[in-house]
Formats: sequence, structure tokens, C-alpha cells
Amino acid sequence: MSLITTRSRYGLRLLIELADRAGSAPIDLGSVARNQDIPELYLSKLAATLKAAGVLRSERGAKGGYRLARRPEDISILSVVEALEGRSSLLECTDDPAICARSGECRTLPVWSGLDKAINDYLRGVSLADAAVAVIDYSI
Amino acid sequence: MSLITTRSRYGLRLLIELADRAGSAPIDLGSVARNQDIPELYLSKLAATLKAAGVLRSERGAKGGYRLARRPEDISILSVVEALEGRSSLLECTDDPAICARSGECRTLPVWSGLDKAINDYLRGVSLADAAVAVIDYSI
DNA sequence: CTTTAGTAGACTATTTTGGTCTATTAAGGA
DNA sequence: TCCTTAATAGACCAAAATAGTCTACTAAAG
Repeated sequence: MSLITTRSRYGLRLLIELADRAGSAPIDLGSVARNQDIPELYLSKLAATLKAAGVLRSERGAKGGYRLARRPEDISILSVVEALEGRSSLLECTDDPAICARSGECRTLPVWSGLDKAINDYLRGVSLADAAVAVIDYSI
Repeated sequence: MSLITTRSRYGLRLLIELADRAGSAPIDLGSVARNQDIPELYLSKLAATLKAAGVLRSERGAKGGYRLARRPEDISILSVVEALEGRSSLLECTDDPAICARSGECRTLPVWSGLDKAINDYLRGVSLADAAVAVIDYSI
């Protein structure tokens, strides 16, 4: 398995660091890759994907880099995961009925659709701002 | 991806058919494989896994087969998915802190732990009896 | 003692994951 | 105008997971 692969995990770490270091200048991926111990060439592909999804903006050339396209409160983790994992839902047949050609009435579909909804509801409800909170106090 | 692979999908279809056809005699996998259009040898491996997990009981030899080990109301979909996908949680680092050796305080972990909980809560709350309801009326 | 059906485990093809490599384009600064 | 920095594009690749298959064996019914 994984619903959440290194793509989402690395991607979220990138976004949190961009949120932390947000300012007037864009942030180059090389520094993020070093700080986060993520292969830079791999990270650059993830950043390009997030840019295509409208989550990041970039500036090329010397002193260039990436910055968040929106405020952290306005970036849902769902949009990040969907962009990086490249799929709209848990099961293909949830979207595309043609895949489950055989049985007209699929009795397992409601279970998986419900799971899909539970996952999406959770991820939609968490923003980058929530994730980027410096310290989470578990003792409360 | 998938959190839910053919293992869980085929497995749930097997369990629903076993629930439907429950009676005095055990049900042979061959008939289920034909009805559900699932490769029999593959299905037999899934059934063996579900037996090892305590979800199914079996009888060998002619007229043998499988039956549910418990009532459908007492079989959670979570136990089925966990048995067949063979993992206890979404992320290894949720269970095993040794994997995330680098950063002492991981800021992405709360997000993924929350997702893991959302998934497990949902799957724990759905039983085979819920899944095996003959017709689900979506029009309500 | 033959047939049916579960059991055990090695084996395999395909896809996905997690990258790498090379080359190019754009912008800043000397 | 070069030189350097850094994003962009896309082919490439190794390892792991997925989705099976194959063979041989064991147990029970008739």
C-alpha cells in the first residue's frame, strides 16, 4: 500500500518549510532539500507538480525559488495529496463506473465510497496552517 | 496507491457471499470464485489469510469449504482490511518511531496520524452485516 | 480408493514507487 | 556579455508491491 507515499510526505514537509520561511524572497529548493534531507531532484519534481496544481508559484534564475501561491489557511492538505498522489479518489470505480463492468449492483461499493468520503472529509478539513503549527501539545 | 487493493475488495465480496449463503453446509471457494469472477487460486490465498485472522473457519475434503467464524454483525471491515492488507496503520512511523530517525519533532506526523485515525474509525464502525445489506437505497 | 476441496509455498509478470540523469531555459550579477 | 544560480522538461532506472500462477500435498466424503 500506501495512500500516502513519500510524494505527499515530502511535499508536506516542503510546504511547511515554505510557510515557515515565507517572506519577500522566494526559497530555493536546494536549501529545503538539505534541511529536510530529501533528494533535490526528486523534490524538484514534486514542487513542479504542486506548481501545476496551483499550490506553489515559482521564480526562475538566480535568487529564484518557490513560494506558496496562497495563504497557509487557504491550502487544504486534500489538495496537496490529490495533486501529488495524482488521483481523485480511493477507488477507480468510485469515479468511473465502467471499470466495474461485471456486476450491475455492486454491494461493496457503498463501503469503499464511505471510506473515500471519510478520508476526503478529514483531509479537506486540515489546512497547511494547521499542519505548520510549530509544536503540537499532546498532553492536553 | 492503494489503501484498498484487490485483496480487500475480493475479500469483502467473498465475505458478503458467505454471509448470503450461510447455512448448515460450508461453501466451497470454487463456487464463489465463479460467481464473483475472481481467480480461484488467488481467492484461496485470501481465504487462508482470513482464516488465520480468525474471520473464517474451514472444513477440508469433499463437501468442505468456508464459513464465517462469527456473525456478520461481529465482523468489522477494519479487521478484514487489516488482515488482508497486512499492516496495522497508514504510516510505519505512526507505529514505529525508529523509522523517522532524523527529526526529533516531526511536524507532519499529527496530520497523518489524524488521517490514520479517521480511516480506522470509519472502518471499525462498519460491519459485514452493514456491507451485506441486500439493496442500498441511494434515493433517500 | 477416487474425487473434492483446503493448505503450503515457491514462482512470475506487471505496475508503482522512489528515485536519477541530461539537457535546457530564465534571470541576476560582475 | 558571460557566468552562475535555479527552475523546467522529460527520459531513464532499480526496487518493491501487487496480482496473480503453479505444483505438490493433506484431509474428508462417498
